[in-house]
Amino acid sequence: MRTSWADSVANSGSESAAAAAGSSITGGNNNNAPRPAGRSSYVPPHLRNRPPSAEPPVPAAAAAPSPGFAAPSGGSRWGGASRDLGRSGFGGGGGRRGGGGWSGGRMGGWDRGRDWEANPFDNDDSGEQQAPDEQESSGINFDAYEDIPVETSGDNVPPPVNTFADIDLGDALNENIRRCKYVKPTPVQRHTIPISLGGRDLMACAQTGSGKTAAFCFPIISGIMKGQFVQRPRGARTVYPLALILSPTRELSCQIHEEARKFAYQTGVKVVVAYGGAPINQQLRELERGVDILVATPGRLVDLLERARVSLQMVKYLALDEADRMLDMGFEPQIRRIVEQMDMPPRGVRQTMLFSATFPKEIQRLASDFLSNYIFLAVGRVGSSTDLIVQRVEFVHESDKRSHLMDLLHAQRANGVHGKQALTLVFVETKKGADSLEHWLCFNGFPATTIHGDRTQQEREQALRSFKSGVTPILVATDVAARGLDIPHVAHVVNFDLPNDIDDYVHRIGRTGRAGKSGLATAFFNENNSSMARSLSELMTEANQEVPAWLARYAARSSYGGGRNRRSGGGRFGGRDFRRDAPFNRGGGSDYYSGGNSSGGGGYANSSGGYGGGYGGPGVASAWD
DNA sequence: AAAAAAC
Repeated sequence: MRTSWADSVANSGSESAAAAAGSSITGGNNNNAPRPAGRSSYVPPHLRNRPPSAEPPVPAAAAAPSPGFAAPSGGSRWGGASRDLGRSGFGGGGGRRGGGGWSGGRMGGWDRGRDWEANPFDNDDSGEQQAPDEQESSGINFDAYEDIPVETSGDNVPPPVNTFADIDLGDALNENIRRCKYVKPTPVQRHTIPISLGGRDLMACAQTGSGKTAAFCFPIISGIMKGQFVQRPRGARTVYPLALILSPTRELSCQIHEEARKFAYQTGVKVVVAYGGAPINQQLRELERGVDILVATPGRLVDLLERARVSLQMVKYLALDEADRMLDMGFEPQIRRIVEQMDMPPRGVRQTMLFSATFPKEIQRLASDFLSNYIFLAVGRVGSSTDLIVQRVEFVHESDKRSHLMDLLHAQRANGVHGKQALTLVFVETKKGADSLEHWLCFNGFPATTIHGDRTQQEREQALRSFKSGVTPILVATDVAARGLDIPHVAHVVNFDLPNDIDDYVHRIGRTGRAGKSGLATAFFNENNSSMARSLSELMTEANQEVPAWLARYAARSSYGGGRNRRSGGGRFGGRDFRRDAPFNRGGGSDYYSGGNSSGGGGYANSSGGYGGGYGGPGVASAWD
């Protein structure tokens, strides 16, 4: 049985330490070089979380100046074509930057001491041990991932892999995968990793919480480790990341950074995050220490680019998380500027990967500007077939919303484990509305806090921490928290105010039922939301949810609303490849179908999984148009 | 119309 959410939260980090303590080395087949005796993933407790040495690491060229040395081997972690040589410490050391070198410990203890890499798996200070529960420990319920439908289209789609061992990601990365307790790849990882390792561009529809971050981080990290990059230029204080990961909110960028750091631990690949609302100087210092993968929000990145503290000239990998949001009206100009009007290599030269749970066709069209002969991948929603998220819609007049919410919270408190309030995320429309509801809840004895764009970054991060830890188990949020945030153990998402776009609804309810666990989503609907009736009832029907008769009546007499798109795709998927809609309608110059081996007129190459199962049937065709 | 994102 599961322990209570609060206990799980409190202990979620403790197993990592045990994992890190294990010294067994999993079978890597890509490296025959003997491991130095000193190499061990174990870090004694008294050394854990030791702050990095005050002395900055020796920058690459300073460590081994090689004027004019621009041989391809310069920047490779492997020191050139021969990995064995590289691992043994030979191979044109000119490219090595600070950050611990190739695989951490290569140089023995003294090197580690100079630039000690904090163990990201060791952020648990409770010291308590949790009863081992394998399902719980990785945070992912793998059983829920069986039989998820997957659809791919594009030229020459590489076949999916079934295990991490099927792919040569390298010893260090494999070790981190083990520490993360990822026993096997999730569907999005099974498909994405070979595509990405194959150097292909990708547009992927997959719910966050389905292992998306790892799906794009693993190939990037592996590629940087194995890649042979020319010596990066060393302009005054300008840094040249090899990979750029953009996301629409600061908190999401932080989250991606934290995850990526785990995956990159002791690989020598340096991950840095930059976002607004936080002091820039600290971020600048981090950047100066060297950066391979830069995770950023657009505004701060533009600032850094204008200050010439960052150059995108060497970017080999570009990943946009929540890509449909990044390309909507508010963000598109900024993203275009970063991707097309700075010094980033053009599409086809860099490798571009776009991810989101939803991908409206208009946005796909915009996005295709950034991609070259890409593969489209749609992974069915986790829970779509097993109904892990129970969706309810209740008719609540505007004036009754607060008391109705209170009723829900009261009922929930009564059911709470150990008398604790289960985590409840309440979405409202406006920032003012968020503040006012938070005050009202607190006034009425419900421990609540709020997150929205009018709060300081400190307040936002504090609110998130306090919610995650259960100190304030009610979080009132605007759409800033709608996307991507991985908050374990959210039992209930309440759409106090429904959004105006069905895709936003999809992202919001996706904050519960994470990683294959179950969840509840309640929406307050009234006459103000009539434009949502149709798309909402369709979505619920597709997800095998009970649609109240009154909502069906609303839907029947209302026109299509729910935002820019009727639905961005079929029920099981967050979207469908827009190239398949009118494949012969587009003008020349398109690189969508570069001829050759595309297996059908539409470039449709591969499809697998449960079309017959559960639901859909005759209704599918219409939903797919 | 609102939200997000730089100083």
